[in-house]
Amino acid sequence: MAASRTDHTESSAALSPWEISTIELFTRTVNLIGLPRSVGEIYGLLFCASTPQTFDMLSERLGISRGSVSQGLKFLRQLGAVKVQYVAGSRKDHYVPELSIKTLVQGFIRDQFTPHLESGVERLDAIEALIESESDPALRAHATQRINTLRTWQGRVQKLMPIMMAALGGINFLNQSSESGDAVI
Amino acid sequence: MAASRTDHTESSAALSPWEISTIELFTRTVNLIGLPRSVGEIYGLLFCASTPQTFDMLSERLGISRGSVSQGLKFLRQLGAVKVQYVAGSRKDHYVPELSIKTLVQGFIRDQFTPHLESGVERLDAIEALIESESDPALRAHATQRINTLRTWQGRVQKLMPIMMAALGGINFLNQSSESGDAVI
DNA sequence: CGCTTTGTTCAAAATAACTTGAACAAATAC
DNA sequence: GTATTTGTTCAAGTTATTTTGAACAAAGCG
Repeated sequence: MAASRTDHTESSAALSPWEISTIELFTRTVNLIGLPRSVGEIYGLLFCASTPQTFDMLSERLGISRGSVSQGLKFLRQLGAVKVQYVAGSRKDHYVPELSIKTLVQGFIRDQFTPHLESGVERLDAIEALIESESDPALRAHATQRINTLRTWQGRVQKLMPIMMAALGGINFLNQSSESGDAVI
Repeated sequence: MAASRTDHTESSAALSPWEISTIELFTRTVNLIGLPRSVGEIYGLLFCASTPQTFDMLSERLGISRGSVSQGLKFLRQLGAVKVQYVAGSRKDHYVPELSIKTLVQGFIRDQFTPHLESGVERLDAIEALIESESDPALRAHATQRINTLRTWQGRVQKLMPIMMAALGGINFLNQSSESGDAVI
């Protein structure tokens, strides 16, 4: 529904069919990973655009509020998914998408996952302390066992991160390399 | 807030402090990956429990409705995150948690990600068809380039899955192996 | 300075997601 | 068969998230 309503504000170039479909692909994807639709719309439009887009263009072409655009861009900038490109003769910020999937995933993991993983360590310590007050030795042993399982999981997931990054970065452990489309690492 | 209200229905063993904290850890985690709190509560309680738990126990000890328990267990069973264990002398189903993180992640990816990845291929084909109707050759070239980027991403992510599985399964590419807690692969 | 452009914030409105509980089905016991 | 136990379904209610838009800063311009 990116460009569903007939544009009131003329001056905003309408989205072409392939752009609409591509943006929808992005909205589905970001929804899958728990991000708001507007974030997918914004990144999707920038991804499709052949020129840097301004704040106003995003709001008008997507038909979403300036508030949503501001928040969405803030989030995407933080992630490193969009970059500001200064354009001669314009005071406005112009945005371009980051096209390296490695960078995108890295930013997402850094901002959305790593903090939780790290706080998880503390939480496990806290739980282990609570287990001490269990009086029944058998139950206490069982609880300790479970917490150890969680620690193992925690370590596994942490080790996974660099492996994922390496795999996304084009270092192929197992297969032939492949590049196509934009020359992007 | 798993056991916040004072139990009306006595007969349901109250949750101990470490169980409450552990369940909260699970609710946070499942929330992070876009699953409902109740799913985290149910899996969390099963994870803590030293004996198989019934439908009723889950509803009563967690203080959530039978509807939520039914839906949550359905989801967890589908994923392979819980298993039914038949217990002598009881008609009720008894549930136990899957403790292998590899199995858990594998089920999650299979059910939640792979379908989207697969439909993505078709969607990209559909978008490529739409691009044909773009009249401007330069724009058409740009659009094609972008779709190729998406195909590259798609391939990268698909290749990532088996690598992740291998890494979680204890096959260590880079490091020494490590096992602790419950003996679980 | 005062005016305009550009972008942010945040409370309220709109939307989406989850939970509840009562009605329903299925299976066993009697 | 009928009653009881066990579990599912789904519409309605609740809660959580997202979007909006108007009020507010910040910075360049004249």
